[in-house]
Amino acid sequence: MWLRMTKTLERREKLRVDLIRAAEQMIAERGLAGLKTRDLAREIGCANGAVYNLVTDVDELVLRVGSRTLHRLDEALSAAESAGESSPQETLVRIAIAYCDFAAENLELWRALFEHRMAADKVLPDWSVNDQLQLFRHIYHPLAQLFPKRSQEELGVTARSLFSAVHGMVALGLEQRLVAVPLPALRKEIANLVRAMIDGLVARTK
Amino acid sequence: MWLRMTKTLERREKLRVDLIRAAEQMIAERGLAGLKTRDLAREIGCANGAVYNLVTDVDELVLRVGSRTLHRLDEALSAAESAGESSPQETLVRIAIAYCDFAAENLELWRALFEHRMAADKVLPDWSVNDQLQLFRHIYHPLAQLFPKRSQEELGVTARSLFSAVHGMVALGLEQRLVAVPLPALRKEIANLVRAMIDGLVARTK
DNA sequence: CAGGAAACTTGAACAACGTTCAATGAATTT
DNA sequence: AAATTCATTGAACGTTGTTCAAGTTTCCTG
Repeated sequence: MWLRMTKTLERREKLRVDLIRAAEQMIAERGLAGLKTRDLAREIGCANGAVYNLVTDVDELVLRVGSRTLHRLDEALSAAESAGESSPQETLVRIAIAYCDFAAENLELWRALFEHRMAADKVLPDWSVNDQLQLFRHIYHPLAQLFPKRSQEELGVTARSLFSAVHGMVALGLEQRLVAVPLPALRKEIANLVRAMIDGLVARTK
Repeated sequence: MWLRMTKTLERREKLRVDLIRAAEQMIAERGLAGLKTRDLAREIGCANGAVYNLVTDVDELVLRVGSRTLHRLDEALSAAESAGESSPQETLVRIAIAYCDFAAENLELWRALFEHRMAADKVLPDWSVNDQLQLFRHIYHPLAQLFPKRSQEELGVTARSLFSAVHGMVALGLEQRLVAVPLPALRKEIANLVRAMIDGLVARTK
């Protein structure tokens, strides 16, 4: 009896995957605000209301796309972490540049990660929270090499600060609103400031 | 003939001011997404459609509120710039902390500055762009003292980078989504990283 | 001051949105 | 083959921002 239901279940699962893919593409092309359930339904070939059989909310849909984005970002940072020379300083610089490049190449999807706000009463699902926390681990390892005396919590705080600082530079740097900063200049500035931050942190803890 | 029109003009002007004030309060209380024209109209005592006699768009309304927020932020940063001892390093730290405090105390209004996205085809009015560029000047002066050899453009770039880095720490630090960072800890981390950045930048240019 | 012209205000109406749900249709069991 | 259970549909609802013909008020002129 249970095995016989696979027909509809498979169909549903395929549709759900299609839906998330379509949503991803739509956000990439038209931004988070350009995501419309009716267009999605037309895209994957189902009724408007059917979207809510695959996903409870647009919120959930955005979070699912966000999860995919975060995983791709994670891969990009992983690659930057292992590639090249292994001095902790330069590893951190590579990671920062990789973050910048990823944001530039996936602008709307990356923006959606931060632009999206859910209703205050709804809570983030666990899988989404975990996705986000994984990001800091890339910074954590090189930092641990640089500051062997620091505790786990201290390193976590520093990792978060460094990540946030780079994030800020990327976020405001890629903003078209003000003067558009050319990407190469932005990369250079990021590398510069990351090196300065690390130098400063190292000198400061001696 | 022109002087006779003051009756309606005054009324309009008063209404416009009321509208912006009401919008400001509404954003502060309910966030940018909680801003509704019908509620605004009820608040200031006019018809729903009348909002569009005072302002062409909600976009313009948000920008006008943003302008007010930016001016208050400017004052807060000015106060931090002049108060206390005058070593450039500590001045920059004070400015960063002031930025953090302002964001925390004006959370939704400050968020609205960055969350708001206009349709891609519409262009930012000049007054809005100018408002934003003014912010960097607070950082510019202490930086110029620290790096007397640098050109105006170089200083501008560095000022922007520093501002962006602090902005990132504040933005991610005040995000409730992930682990909520207690404000005192955030302030401490910001002060720490700003000092490190400056130390690093100074050491790096020698 | 009268009365027509000009300008302003109004709220009903429109289009677009996310979301719901009775009704239709398909799949599974008996 | 009939009955029952479940999935899908698209029309309908409640909210949005925005528009605009109609109604009011204000203004200028004779």
